[in-house]
Amino acid sequence: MPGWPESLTGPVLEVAPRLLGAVLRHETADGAVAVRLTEVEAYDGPGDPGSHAYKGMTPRNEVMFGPPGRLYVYFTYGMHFCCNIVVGDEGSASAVLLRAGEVVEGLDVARARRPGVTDRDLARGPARLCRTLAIERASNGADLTRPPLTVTPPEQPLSPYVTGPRVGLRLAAERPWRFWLPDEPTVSPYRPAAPLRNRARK
DNA sequence: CTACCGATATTCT
DNA sequence: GAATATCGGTAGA
Repeated sequence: MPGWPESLTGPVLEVAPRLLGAVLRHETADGAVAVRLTEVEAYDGPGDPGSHAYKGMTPRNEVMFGPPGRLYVYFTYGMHFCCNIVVGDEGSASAVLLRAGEVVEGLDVARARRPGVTDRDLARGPARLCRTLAIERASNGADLTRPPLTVTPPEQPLSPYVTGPRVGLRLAAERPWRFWLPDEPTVSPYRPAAPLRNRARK
């Protein structure tokens, strides 16, 4: 993907922390909104039991197997979109889930999209981040090197950062592949994987 | 703040 | 049929 930064290409465990502090910007008809990333998670290709790529390519995850610098958007729990940045070389299917951020541009537009939501919560969580940026199915596979969706890395890598377990997985949840910036109020609250629900019939 | 629970598309068994 | 990279509402401490 010409124009995609070298610093954001390579092994996902190296690239993921470099995305902290990066700005993801989306231009739409109702205005542009940009978010500074404060929390991300690494998904390391077909060898990672927690990754959507674990069981090989499907219609949903095929963008993960493509070149770096594209956006992988998926629909989950029947109602939410979440997005990842593909960072591995073509075929490696590794990507970084964007879990949370802080709105740094278009705050009025963002508020209008999320009535009743506090500023802190606008992008505090992967599905909230997508809603606030108006990212949905149409953005799947988007080239992140040109509008309407762009990523700008920080001028220099932010440190220190913190690592910990990934959120919401049962498989390989213990791997400390979540990265976030300390003392950021927008980092999402930790929620363990949903317990197996006792859904007797109804 | 924590705990529970419902909504419900896509994938996998 | 059942799980899932989640969220928002409600109830309670």
